[in-house]
Amino acid sequence: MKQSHLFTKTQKENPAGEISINAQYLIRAGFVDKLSSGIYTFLPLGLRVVKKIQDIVRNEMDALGAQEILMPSLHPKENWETTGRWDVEEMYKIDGEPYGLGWTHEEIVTPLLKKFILSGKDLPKAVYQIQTKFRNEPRAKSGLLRGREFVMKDLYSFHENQDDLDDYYEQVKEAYFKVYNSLGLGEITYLTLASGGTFSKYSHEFQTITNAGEDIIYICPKCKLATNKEVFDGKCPQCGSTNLEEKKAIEVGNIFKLGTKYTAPFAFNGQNGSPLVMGCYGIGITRLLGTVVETMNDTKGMIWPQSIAPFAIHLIQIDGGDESVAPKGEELYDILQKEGFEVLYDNRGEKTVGEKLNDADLIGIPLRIIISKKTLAEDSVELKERKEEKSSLVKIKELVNQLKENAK
RNA sequence: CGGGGCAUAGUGAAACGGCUAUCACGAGUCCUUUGGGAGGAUUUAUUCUGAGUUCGAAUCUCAGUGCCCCGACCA
Repeated sequence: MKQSHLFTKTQKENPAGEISINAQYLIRAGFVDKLSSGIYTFLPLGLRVVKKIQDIVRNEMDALGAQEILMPSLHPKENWETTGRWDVEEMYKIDGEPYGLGWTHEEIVTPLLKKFILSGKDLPKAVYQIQTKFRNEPRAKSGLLRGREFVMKDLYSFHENQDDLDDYYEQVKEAYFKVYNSLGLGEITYLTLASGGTFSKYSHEFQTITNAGEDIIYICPKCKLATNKEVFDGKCPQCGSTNLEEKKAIEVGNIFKLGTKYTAPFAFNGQNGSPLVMGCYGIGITRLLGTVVETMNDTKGMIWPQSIAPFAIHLIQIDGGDESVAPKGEELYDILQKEGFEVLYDNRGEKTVGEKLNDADLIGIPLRIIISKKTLAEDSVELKERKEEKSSLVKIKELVNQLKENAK
């Protein structure tokens, strides 16, 4: 994409009052626009990142044998009265209408699967969706980290017995870590014991260490297991160690063994007449995006990991008043695109060098390539990784090969 | 939902109760520039909404709304 074509602009100043880094950088760089507290528009650059995170999550869910569906956001009152959750404060309701906006989907997915799962042969089954959730948060905050409308992946599994659920639950746990590893968050994300399980004592959260987080967790350096403050009793529940590290963290995933909590009220029963056993598993897609920004940045801007960067390469043309540079830049842009690289091409002629380079640092694409009068004098371009200080010159004819080599 | 702070151009800020609401950035037009936010000319506002006090309100008062932060809450 040519940067001159991009309708968004960067801003030099931080938005007034925003403290959180993800809100500051994402707004300044034109990844998102804030409509209201906790309500954001995803702009072209931001949407590209959202889609990439979705794809990573989608691949892992498919690998679990889960099938993707898309459930509605408008939920009939009736479904929620069945489980007694119509009057919870999370639910936005449509004034005067028997509908609410979905903040989770047990009340929809349970009767849905009941329609189709007619015998034990159909079990186990798991479905998931990536969809917009609405939650009436008493206090939306911290940019994308806590919103009123946000994109979430929610997976639901149905089993004939507890053992089967237990098995699947472990598989999901692993899949989740694959997701965090893909985003470069694996090292700072901990499986965390938390409250909320209906059948078991704990649910599991996935908590990423960051000061922007809202939770306090206690990490056992030995077990690599963490415990949320809400259920913490002074020692590691696994090994009993009391030598634990207290950290602030943000919840980037949560998995639950729901048991029969929702299958029972909907009378979703197995062959033996008793309710099926159910699990649910969530990942906040847009929260994950905010978390990556919070954990990967410097004073100049964001630093995207390759896997979810809006573009792989930021090609910048600096013509220094020389009219021969721009055509060479165009040419290189075309070549790189044909070779399959995702390129953002800064072809803006009217910008100063400082503006272009500062914009590039702010936007945070992992690889920067500069083509200028200076580099062309050497038949070269300048390569610089966003996270590195130093740059290097590479001959233009060797560029594509070297990029392909680096990609391996 | 409790506490605190704030609300002026697209963004960030300034303006004692008193002149045509000022400046920077951005954006538009023209010209000069080009390796870390360059320079000149010119354009860019219903001061959040409503009521009140006053000869006169961006400024004071009341109410509402919204935003940020702390806390509570949080599948």
